[in-house]
Amino acid sequence: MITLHWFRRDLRLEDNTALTAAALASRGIVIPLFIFDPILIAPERRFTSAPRVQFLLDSLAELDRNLRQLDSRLVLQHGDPLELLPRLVQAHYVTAVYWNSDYSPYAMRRDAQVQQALAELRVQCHSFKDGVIHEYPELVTKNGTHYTVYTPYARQWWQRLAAQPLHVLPAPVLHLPAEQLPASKPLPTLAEFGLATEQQLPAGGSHAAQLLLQQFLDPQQPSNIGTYASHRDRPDLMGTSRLSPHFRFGTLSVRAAVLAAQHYAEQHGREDNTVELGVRTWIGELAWRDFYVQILAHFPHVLQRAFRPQYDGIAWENDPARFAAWSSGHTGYPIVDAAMRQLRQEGWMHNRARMIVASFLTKDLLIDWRKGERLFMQLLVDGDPAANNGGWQWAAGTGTDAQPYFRIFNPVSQGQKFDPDGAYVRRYLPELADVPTSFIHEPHKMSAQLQRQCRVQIGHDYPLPIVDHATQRKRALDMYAVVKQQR
DNA sequence: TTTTGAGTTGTTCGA
DNA sequence: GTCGAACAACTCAAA
Repeated sequence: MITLHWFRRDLRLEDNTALTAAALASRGIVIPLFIFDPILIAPERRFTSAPRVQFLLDSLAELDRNLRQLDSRLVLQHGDPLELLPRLVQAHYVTAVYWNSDYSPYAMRRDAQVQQALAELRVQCHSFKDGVIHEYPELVTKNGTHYTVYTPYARQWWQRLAAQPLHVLPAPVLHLPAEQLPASKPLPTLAEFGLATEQQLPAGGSHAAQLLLQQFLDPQQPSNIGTYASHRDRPDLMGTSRLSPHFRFGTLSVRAAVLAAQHYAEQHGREDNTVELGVRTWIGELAWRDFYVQILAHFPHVLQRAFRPQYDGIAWENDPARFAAWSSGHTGYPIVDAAMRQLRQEGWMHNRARMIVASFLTKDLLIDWRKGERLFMQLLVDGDPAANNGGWQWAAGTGTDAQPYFRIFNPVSQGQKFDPDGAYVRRYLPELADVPTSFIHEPHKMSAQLQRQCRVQIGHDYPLPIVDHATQRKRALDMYAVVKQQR
């Protein structure tokens, strides 16, 4: 008996549900396969991203190295899985195919087709829950419908987590030697996909993920999971785990991460209540992740339209010059510009900053949230359709959260509150390095003399605000009021 | 079926 | 500077 494990968003050997099942079923006679699907990687595709492909390539290289230590190797193929898998399965007498579930609309459609094609060849497919803690239909309302509000969803998410302790699986034992595996294509470069990036990207692979997790769970670190509840909103403090790309590609198991966090709370929570809160808050972010996965799976229209249909009636202004200024980090609002430049430099942005720039694009520039969603998907190394869409629809007020329409971020006060010393701004906007902290979030208010003193001319070295927040706030309120009348 | 309570992340204004 | 209230109305989930 020979099985095949199809790697997709689970690029690791430890605690990999489907891989372990494949190995158990065949006593380790497993073909480990990854397919470059041109539909997902073609540069012209809406959500394709050079940073993510680079992270993927790093992670695949490491996965191959780790497999070779088990006398196996990764089989790489390019093409349509629907054509490739049946061919491979027949050529190598594979008896069953294993994979971990992917809940995006494209993946669910693809997997259903693959399953049908293989069933015609009398080959069984086995899919497993792996990338989330709880999946639909594990969490449904009393009426059996899926949740659309986070809080009741989260209540049940936690209850179920408490009722069913998590377990992690060791890396499987593999017994199909490398030389007996199907032929493999060499690992491609980014350029071979017609992509390029100059970003200083986070390192891919499960080893890098382990290092990040260790750091985040190190009590000696000034910002770690124990301080997460208060530090997570501070882009200047690096108070988050930065594990998002690893959850995106499965180079870290969510179960292992939650277990490690719970263990930390047991070790260090007794003497310090804030630790307990930090751990709970951090694990709660993974509940949000599950929530949005579930929303996208059952309301796939959110990728095209507002979750709430009445918000499709908003007449966005979509001024191209304003979009360009936002996109390149030249709006004249330092916290917004610092965040957008962080995104362009690092392929990553702090979560608080994501909310600020999203609020600014939609409520201050009156630009369609989908334009921001798309840019994020192109530049973010952690870009995930479910979480990214959920975040943008939340910021635009079109999503699952029935948030008050008047909840509009003030980019100056957000900066003062969450980057109080201006350290985040100065890190990404060197032209403002010498601006006094009292002016760092509104440098245009400095006198000409003060500007000379701190060697920056606002309007020349750094832009004046491209819009007036108070004015735009009122216009946004009007814009959303139109939605109310249409109801 | 009806009722009730509640809803991630905020801002502004006036006392 | 600090604090509390106002900013609306609606939908969801559960009792």
